[in-house]
Amino acid sequence: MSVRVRFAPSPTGYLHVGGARTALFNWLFARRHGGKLVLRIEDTDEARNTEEARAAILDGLRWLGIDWDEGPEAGGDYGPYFQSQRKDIYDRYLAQLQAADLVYTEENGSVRFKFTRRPITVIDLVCGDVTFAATEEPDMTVRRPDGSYIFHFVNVVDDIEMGITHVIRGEDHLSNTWKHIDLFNAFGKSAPIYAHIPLILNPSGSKMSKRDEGSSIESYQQAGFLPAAVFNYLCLLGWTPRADSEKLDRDTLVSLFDAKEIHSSNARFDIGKCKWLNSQYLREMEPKALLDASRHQLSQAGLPIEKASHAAAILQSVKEKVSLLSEFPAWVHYFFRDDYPYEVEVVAKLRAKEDNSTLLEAAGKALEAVGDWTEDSIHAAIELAAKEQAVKPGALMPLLRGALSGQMRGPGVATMAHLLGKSAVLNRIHQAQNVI
RNA sequence: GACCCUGUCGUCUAAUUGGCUAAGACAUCCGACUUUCUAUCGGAUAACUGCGGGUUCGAAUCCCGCCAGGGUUGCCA
Repeated sequence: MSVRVRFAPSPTGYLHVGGARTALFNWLFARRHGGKLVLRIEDTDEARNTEEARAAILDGLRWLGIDWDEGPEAGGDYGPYFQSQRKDIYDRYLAQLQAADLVYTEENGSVRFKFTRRPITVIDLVCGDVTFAATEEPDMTVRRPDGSYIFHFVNVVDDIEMGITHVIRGEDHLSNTWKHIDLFNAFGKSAPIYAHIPLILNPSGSKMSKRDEGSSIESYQQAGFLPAAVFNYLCLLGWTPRADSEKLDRDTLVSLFDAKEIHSSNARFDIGKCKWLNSQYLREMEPKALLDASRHQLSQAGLPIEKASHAAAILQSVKEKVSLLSEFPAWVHYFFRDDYPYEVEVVAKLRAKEDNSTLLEAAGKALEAVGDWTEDSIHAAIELAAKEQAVKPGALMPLLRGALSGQMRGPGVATMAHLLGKSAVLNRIHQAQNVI
């Protein structure tokens, strides 16, 4: 029997990391076993569902590169994939239970399912077999007086109808799984195989919820994380791929994935490690891809891109120094405008010695004489100027860096000057002399 | 309260399934290098494996008890 798994979000908010990782593990499992991933929208709670939330979830999944084989926009033979459009199916299933005398209607019109009240064992790839004693809870409501159905009921019916073979979901569902199994049995079906994955905890140690800072996938997008890095990091929360490195691409992760190796203990989200992983992905990006990924960040910071190849080269020059796309503007803004500010340390550096102005003057002259404006010739000119002034290049470089960028950090000075262009460099040196 | 899951450096995890001095990554700190850096290189700190018993020649690993954290206990999903 071929594998069929599903991700079944409720469109009541944005896609959050917990949900994203659940989707991810389902995706990994489906791809690993050559099965199908079904996306099912659980929108039975009309009061809380919104169209924006639905769109945000799809966008979030797409951003991460999690594609589904059946569901909204993909279609499939088991639709509709919105629970709000499946009412007649639920009615039919309820009738089946009514015929078997397994449900009863209360005075207010709600319908309850009679629990079997026998011990029930959940077969779980992650937690092992977990047996729940015969329940003493009141019978479960499956339909509200207004005719709408409750999660437990529709979830089971859809899993049956959609031929779901494995249910991979958060561990918060484990305690209720016996109810689902009771229903599967009532319909004369055997339950799927479960894998309850550990929860992602927030920094304070409780379940990461939609209200927690940094919980929505969209926020990672905005903060300048790369989807591949977030994808990779999410895999590492609750699962350790058996590989030498922790930085692993999608195909490798798929080939390595084994649901039985998922941990059963909760994991705390470590934004720092996620950033580190991001920096690793960043530094191996080609200049063009780097620019495309950063366009939004640059325009938000008011930095105009006039020539793509030039902008790409600028980003390339500092990509190993940043870990998030959103850090780029602070590192490169002076390349895009002439009214860049001087950091206080730069002003102090420039004014530190009387003859700094003379040094800059000399550097300016030497650079002015450069014909072929390449990094090598620029570098040579600076070294020559230093030599003529009887100082080490190390005395001149920081001054030029400060003059050209207003900052104490950045790419190599020659690289910086090359990217800036000759006339801008000469102008900026003059301006710096005025500061002194 | 009851039930379920889980406890290894600050964080995420390893430990050939009972066998060397409990390993790595991130973070932190220190040093080196460089014209700079949140870069790079090198090093260091850091876990009585939650606690207490037991089994064993030997326990992170098996057993019992306790404690702690998380989850569930809806006419939310």
